Amino acid sequence: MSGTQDRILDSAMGLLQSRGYSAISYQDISDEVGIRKASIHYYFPSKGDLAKAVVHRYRAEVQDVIKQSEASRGADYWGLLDDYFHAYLIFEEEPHKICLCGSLAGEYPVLPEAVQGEVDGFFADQLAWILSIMKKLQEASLVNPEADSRVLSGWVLSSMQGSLMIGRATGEMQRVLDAKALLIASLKAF
Amino acid sequence: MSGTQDRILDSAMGLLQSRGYSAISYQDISDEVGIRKASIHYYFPSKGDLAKAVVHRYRAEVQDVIKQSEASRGADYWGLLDDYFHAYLIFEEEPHKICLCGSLAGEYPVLPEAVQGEVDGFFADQLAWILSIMKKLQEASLVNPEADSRVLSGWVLSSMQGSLMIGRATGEMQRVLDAKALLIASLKAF
DNA sequence: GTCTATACAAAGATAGAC
DNA sequence: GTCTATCTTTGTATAGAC
Repeated sequence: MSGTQDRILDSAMGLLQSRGYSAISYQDISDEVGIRKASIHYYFPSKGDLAKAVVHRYRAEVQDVIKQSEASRGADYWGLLDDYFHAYLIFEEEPHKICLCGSLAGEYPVLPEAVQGEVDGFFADQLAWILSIMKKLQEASLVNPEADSRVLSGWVLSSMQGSLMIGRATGEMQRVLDAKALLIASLKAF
Repeated sequence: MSGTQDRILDSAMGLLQSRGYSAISYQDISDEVGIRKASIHYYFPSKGDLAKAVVHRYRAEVQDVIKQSEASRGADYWGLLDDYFHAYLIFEEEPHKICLCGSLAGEYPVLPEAVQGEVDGFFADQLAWILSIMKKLQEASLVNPEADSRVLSGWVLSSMQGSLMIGRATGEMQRVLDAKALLIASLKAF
C-alpha cells in the first residue's frame, strides 16, 4: 500500500496551503512525489479534479479530529472550543502554511466550480459545528444567551482564518494565539 | 497627464483584488485597458514591478483616506475607528473584490520580494494606525487600559481581513458588518 | 508611446508504448 | 500504473518598426 494517490494528495495539499491554487502545477507535484506529470493525470485528469479531491479529503480529516475531540471532551464546551482553536495553532510549526481552505478562499473567484463547492462545504461544516457549540454554551449560560449565535460563530471563523493569513504575512504567527485568547475573553465578557 | 499608466494601475488593482497575483496576466490587463501587452511592459517591465506599483499607490490612497478622517473627526476616537471600519464595508458593493493586500496575503509566499515588501508596509501602516487609536482610547479610559494595545490592534486587523475573505467565499458579505459590530462591542466590554 | 512580431518557457492535457 | 513523447495554449518578456 505505498499509495501513490495518497502521496499525490499529500504533496498537493502542502503546496496548496503554502502557494495557493494558481501558482502550483503538475510539475511541482511531480518533483515532490518522484513521478512524471502524466502519471498524475492518470489519477486526477484535471487540476480541478485534484484540488477538489484534496479539499474533500481535508474536510473528512477535520471532521475526524472534531469527532475525536467530542469523544474525549464530552459536555466540556469550553474544552471543545479549545481543541478547535488548537487546530489553528499547529501552523506555528510550519509558518508558510495556512488552513487549506483559507489559502483557497484567497483565490475563490478563480477556482473551478467543483473546488469552490468543496471550499463552501468546508466553511459550512465549520460554521455548523461552531454554531452547535455556541448554542450549548448559551444554553448553559456560559455565553450570553441574548447574543446572536450565528453571528458569533461566523466571527470566530473569520477571526481565526484572518489571524492565520495576517500572521503568515507579518511573520508573527503568535497572532493566532492572540486571536484565540481574545475571542474566548470576548465570548465570556458579552 | 500620462493617463495610460493610471489606467493600467486601475485595471491591475481590480484584477488583483478579485483574482490575486498568480492568476492574472498582462493579457487580462491588455483586454481591459485596450492596449497591447507590450505597451504595458513599457511602463512596468516585469509583473512584479507592476504589482509593487499597484500596492504602493494603494498604500498612499489608504493613508489619504485616513488623513481625511483624522481631519474631520478630531479627537472622536470611536468615530475614527468607525471610519476605519467603513473602508471595509465598501466591498459589499463589489462582492468579488476584497482588500488588495488581503488578496495578496493569500499568496504571500509566491509574491516577488518587492511585492512582499509593499504588502508588509501596508500591514505595518495599518497596525501602527490602529495602535495609535487604541492607545488614545485607553488614555481616555474608553477601552480598558490594562489590555495589551498591540495585541488588540492585530486582532482588529485580522478579524476584518478574515471577515472579508470568508464573507466573499460564503457569499455573505454582511459578515464584515458583523465583525465590526462585535469588535466594537468587545473593545467596550473588556 | 504604441504597435507587430517573436522568442522562450511553462502550463494543462492526451496518445500510445511498455 | 508509469513512462516518453507531443500537442496546444498561455504567459512573461524583448526587439525593433512606426
